[in-house]
Amino acid sequence: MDENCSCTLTDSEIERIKNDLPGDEELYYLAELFRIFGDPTRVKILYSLFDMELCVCDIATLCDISQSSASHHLRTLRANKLVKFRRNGKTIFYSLADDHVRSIMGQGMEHVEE
Amino acid sequence: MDENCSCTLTDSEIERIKNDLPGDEELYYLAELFRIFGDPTRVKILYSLFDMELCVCDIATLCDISQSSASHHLRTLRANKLVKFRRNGKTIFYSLADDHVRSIMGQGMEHVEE
DNA sequence: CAATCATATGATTAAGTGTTCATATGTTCA
DNA sequence: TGAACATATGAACACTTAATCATATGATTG
Repeated sequence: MDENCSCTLTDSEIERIKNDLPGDEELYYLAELFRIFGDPTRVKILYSLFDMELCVCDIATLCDISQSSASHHLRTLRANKLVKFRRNGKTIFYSLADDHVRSIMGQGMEHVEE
Repeated sequence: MDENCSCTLTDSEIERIKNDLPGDEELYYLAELFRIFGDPTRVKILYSLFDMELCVCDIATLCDISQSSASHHLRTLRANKLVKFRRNGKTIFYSLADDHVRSIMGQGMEHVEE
């Protein structure tokens, strides 16, 4: 049982499938993307931004979190290009980066709602 | 700055938007779903199952992980209904639970590939 | 039934993560 | 320029989590 079972696939089949898998780096980035979505506070933030831009303070109020917590999470979301922002005086407005974000949220919600 | 900033939204607007957000329980489950995808080993397992069923041993070999690690992850994936399984004698074959899983993986990959 | 194969589980440990508190940065306005 | 506001950042701590090792379960075969 140590390395190869005798269940089904031959070594050459294993090798072929292995080559078809996305590379480790690609998988790493994909996992990282999903990890960002994998926190209740962050998905809440993302939902609050679903169809409007909001300043940090309003996001914090809407999501029942501290300003600091909101800012930390927004930093994470920004670093992973899930949100973008623009400055207007003292205020910084955040919004979803693109429609992929909405799609991913939607697909996830569909799966959860079953 | 403690609770309400004077940026943009009024209290009543805040209240209205807040009511439109998904409930905390829903957000929790959604985040949990994404958290499962948020591990490189697990996405690799999911990709190995993208278009075929595989036994635990082959999954472990394909993903360069131990049998124990594979089993633990498959347990997690199973608990969250991302994979299903069937027994055939000693062997247990795993496969993706449904097309939502493929969709989510696909959407994520699109976002990563930009 | 005993041995073997395939998989599952429990405990332990090291690494990662979110929140909080305190403080810093940057902008506006008087 | 100084005060007030909006946001960002750093450090500390509690909590979670993935990998590993050892062992258990469950099924087949002789």
